[in-house]
Amino acid sequence: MEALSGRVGVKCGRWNPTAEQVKVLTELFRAGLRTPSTEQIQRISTHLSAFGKVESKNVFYWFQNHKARERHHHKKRRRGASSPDSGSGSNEEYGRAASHEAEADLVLQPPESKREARSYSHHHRLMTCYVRDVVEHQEAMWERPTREVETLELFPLKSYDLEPEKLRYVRGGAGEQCREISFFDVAAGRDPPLELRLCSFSL
Amino acid sequence: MEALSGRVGVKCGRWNPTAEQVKVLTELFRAGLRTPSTEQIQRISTHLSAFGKVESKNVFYWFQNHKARERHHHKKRRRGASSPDSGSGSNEEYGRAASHEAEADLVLQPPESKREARSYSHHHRLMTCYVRDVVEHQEAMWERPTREVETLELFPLKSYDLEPEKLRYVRGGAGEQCREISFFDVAAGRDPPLELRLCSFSL
DNA sequence: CTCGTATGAATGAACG
DNA sequence: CGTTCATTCATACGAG
Repeated sequence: MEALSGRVGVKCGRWNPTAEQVKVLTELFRAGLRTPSTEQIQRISTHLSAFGKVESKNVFYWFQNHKARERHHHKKRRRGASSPDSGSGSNEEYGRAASHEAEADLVLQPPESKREARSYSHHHRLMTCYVRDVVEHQEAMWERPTREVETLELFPLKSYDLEPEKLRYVRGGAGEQCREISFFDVAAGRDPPLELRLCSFSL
Repeated sequence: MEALSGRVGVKCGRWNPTAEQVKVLTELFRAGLRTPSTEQIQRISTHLSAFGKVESKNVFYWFQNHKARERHHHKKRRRGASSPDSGSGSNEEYGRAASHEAEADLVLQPPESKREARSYSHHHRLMTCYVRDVVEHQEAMWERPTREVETLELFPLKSYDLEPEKLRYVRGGAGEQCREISFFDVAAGRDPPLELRLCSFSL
């Protein structure tokens, strides 16, 4: 059904990323960026600000949510226990097929004169500068797509310090928490029963 | 909207503090309590239990998180101010700010026994008094011993050296909308050596 | 208008 | 302690 939600509600109550912003973020995510540092967040938000209002925290949350959601949606295989979940499937793989309309042109499109006539002006330049800046300052996460403003080829993504082994999910908790545990009774005498390590981070 | 009753689901999976509990915790935090000792945590949780299920670890984590987040958030000096923008509210740095009510009614309200009908009983009255006292006295309460626990051990805590300069939320409730970039800026943090002591409590 | 779904925002719980 | 994970709450939007 819903493919992507363009930024329509232009309301300011909550950040509503524009298609361009989402696109950039998605690209970065695909490139392997999972937990941007403060500086990266800053740069990214600065970059995205060319497409509309954005705050650093928005970028932060975006990555947090995206990562969490991807994983959450991905874990659904539980020992072929049938589970005829009466109901419709409604299980969309979130991690693979991009959830959104693949890539579209990143051609800056004028702010659909909805009712919010923002002044989009020299974004192209800004973006370019931004990218270059990032490349210079950071460990070059992506190449310098100095012209992605027109077509934006997927960020080639160079080989940077991407740690495939960064995930860890250690927790044996199985619900059951309505108890009267006192302070660190559990925390202290807890022994990691299992340690699932998800590796294999291909991109 | 909500206006009150922060918690809703009330499932058992995770502690969902009630408005009253949050209120108390916030007060304590504002009073300068940052890293409660084990006993303090114990006392606090005991008191909070009157408002709903709470474990010591919850209190512990609450302070941990609150402190960490409070610190993490720091108004970053703007630079350039090129985003005039608009706003429309909703922008306080994270932390939990404007989303909540300003004050909860002091009237203890039994947590609509969802299915977690704990023993809420005689505590109600006591806590009601306690809350009112806290609210009325505001932080003055923790300023000095003022008075011992003769009334009803509402929350008689003694403070020794309460740094007059505690914290100053930056999320001013005033304007400040759609600022600019301002994410978590690890600012400097301090460690006001305070020692709030909660003495006596019979509940 | 109500409901379901997508997702931004918040924060409890832990990990290292 | 700072940072990250996981869960929950709130909101926007399109369908019915």
